[in-house]
Amino acid sequence: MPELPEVQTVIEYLKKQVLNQTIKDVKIYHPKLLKNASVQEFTEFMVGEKFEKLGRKGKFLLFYLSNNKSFVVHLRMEGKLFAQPKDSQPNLPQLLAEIELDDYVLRYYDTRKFGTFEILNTHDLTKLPSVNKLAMDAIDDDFTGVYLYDRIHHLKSKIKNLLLDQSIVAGIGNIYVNEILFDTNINPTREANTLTLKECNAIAHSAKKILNESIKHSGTTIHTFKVNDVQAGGYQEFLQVHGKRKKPCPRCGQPIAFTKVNGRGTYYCPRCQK
DNA sequence: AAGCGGTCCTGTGTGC
DNA sequence: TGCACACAGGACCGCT
Repeated sequence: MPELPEVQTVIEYLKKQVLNQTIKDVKIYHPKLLKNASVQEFTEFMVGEKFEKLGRKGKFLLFYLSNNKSFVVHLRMEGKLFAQPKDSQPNLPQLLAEIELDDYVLRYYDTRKFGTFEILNTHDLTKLPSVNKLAMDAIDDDFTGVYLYDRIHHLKSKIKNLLLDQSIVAGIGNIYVNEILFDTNINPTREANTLTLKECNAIAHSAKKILNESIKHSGTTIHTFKVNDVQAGGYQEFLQVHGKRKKPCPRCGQPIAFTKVNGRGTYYCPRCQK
């Protein structure tokens, strides 16, 4: 669930608590969380290091540690990373990992256990395949209509699927792709080779507008997105079509349609989006 | 190469 | 009421 704005919100919040904190201890309650290390390897890698810098690429959270090490987290659908007081009670059934710091314990919760932790012995994250295969962020200046057109105009895939492909543009998930395609009047099932450069320009522009606006409002709350137990996600109020099945289209009043595109819930206005 | 379907998970919602 | 099942979806894998 968390997409670029939600991950950005989490990173901004964590910066205030974990920067310059030293890792005292690590507890892993669900070893499958670790994508490229055993529990022992992970613990030895982490303990004693300090959080020097935090960042984000696409939907990945990037933690730059001392000694040129990196720690990379992906929340997938339900992952939550909270810096909580050391004496606080964790929500045990969902607790998959704890990273004990000087003043906080960084707790990872994930009901569906889809999230991942990765470690890397350098700050050069291009060395990590999962991060290296990402394209630029959708809010980057170099995500332009010309770039998008070049990447997709020869493809037959539906435009919605391509905007969800993180190797074409990073950070867009199912909620925002529905919003972006509504905003640009483009039907989610349009084949990419029918899109004009003008439409690609509109998509790039709209993606930046919608994602930046959502970041301003601390992301979107759908189901369970929270930051430190406080409901985040003011952008929820601004969603035009996502989750609005049968509600009137904000532009023309026609009921919003719901269908599946590649298995993903897809909301759109059949009259506006051609 | 491109594109599609299955898989990982479990809490929630729906229908009989 | 209680049960069974569909659904939610990001990334990855394997097949065509």
